[in-house]
Amino acid sequence: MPPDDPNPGKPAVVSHGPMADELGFHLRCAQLAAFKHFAHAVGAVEGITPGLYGMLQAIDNNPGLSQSALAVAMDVDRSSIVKVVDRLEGKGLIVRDASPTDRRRYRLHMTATGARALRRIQDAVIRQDRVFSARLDDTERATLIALLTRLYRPDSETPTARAGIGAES
Amino acid sequence: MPPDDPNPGKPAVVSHGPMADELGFHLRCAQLAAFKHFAHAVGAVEGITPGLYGMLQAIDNNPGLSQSALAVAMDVDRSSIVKVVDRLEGKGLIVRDASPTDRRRYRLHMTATGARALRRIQDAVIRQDRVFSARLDDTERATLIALLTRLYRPDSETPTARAGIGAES
DNA sequence: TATTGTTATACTCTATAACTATA
DNA sequence: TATAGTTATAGAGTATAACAATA
Repeated sequence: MPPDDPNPGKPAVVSHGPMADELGFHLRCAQLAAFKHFAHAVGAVEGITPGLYGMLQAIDNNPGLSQSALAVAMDVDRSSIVKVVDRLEGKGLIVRDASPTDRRRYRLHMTATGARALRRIQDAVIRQDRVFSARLDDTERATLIALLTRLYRPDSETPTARAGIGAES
Repeated sequence: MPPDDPNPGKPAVVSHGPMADELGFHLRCAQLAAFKHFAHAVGAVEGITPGLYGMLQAIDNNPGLSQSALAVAMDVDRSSIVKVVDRLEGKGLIVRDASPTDRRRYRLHMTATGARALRRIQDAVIRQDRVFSARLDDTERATLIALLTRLYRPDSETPTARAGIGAES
């Protein structure tokens, strides 16, 4: 993380020119701010990143999924998953469970410790997320989420109510 | 970049659970999608990333700024700037100009080549950005930018973009 | 003393390619 | 042949710590 603003008084120098009208620019700025807020409010306490948190949620909500499926879900290559799973397993949060039907495959599951940790982390994340978006009222926040969703999920059917669905195994 | 969706027909497996209500999650997804779109539409042609593009814009819009000022603007450490400036200078896009008043300092400037390249890249970026946000009409797009800006710039006085105003300058 | 640019080093994230053991 | 997991390797990107030159 870069140091806190070293010169709060001085002119902020930078004009952004035409980027002020580019959605991608604002998206990047907002995401960077969100990441930092997460790191400060959750990561510093729980030693976790948004990416790792997302993986835990994916495993928790889709128990037994394979590493390849997790890779697809996280939108990264299979090979990139290995070390992450190693780490989560090393922390005792998840386990690789050999599939009885396909001996090439592992089924990923939360451990009891992992499930407990995730609930704790999740509470922190949700609180942090509310603080981060405190400048928006509930309507604005919902609007923002809806607009963002349409950007990255063109087939989006207004997804708010998806929470709570298990892994439909 | 990960490979294209390997199983278009099969169920997408993953339920996101409580993350569906976390703004940070949607922010991350949207930003990732924007980054990929940029890489595909601009990066593949111009060999540039959103970060490098942002640096070029910062230098172009604030000619003569120091590397430290650029680091503050990009919100990274001074030391992280060095190699990037090396690369941009190596490509002939910018120059390190020794400051006559402070011999520790370089003033960063675009070269003629760099200025030309930036204009070309900028056109591509703006076009790409419009394609990426094509699912939103002008009002929605402006609303989205306004909401995002309020997230990362708490002092923001609702910049240009207001509901109903297109992106015209 | 503080600042500017720099180097050395390390860590994270991610990709590609090749390997293995299965299927 | 194709798939699941793995390893080796490489390249961004970024941080910290220390250093020289300069202020």
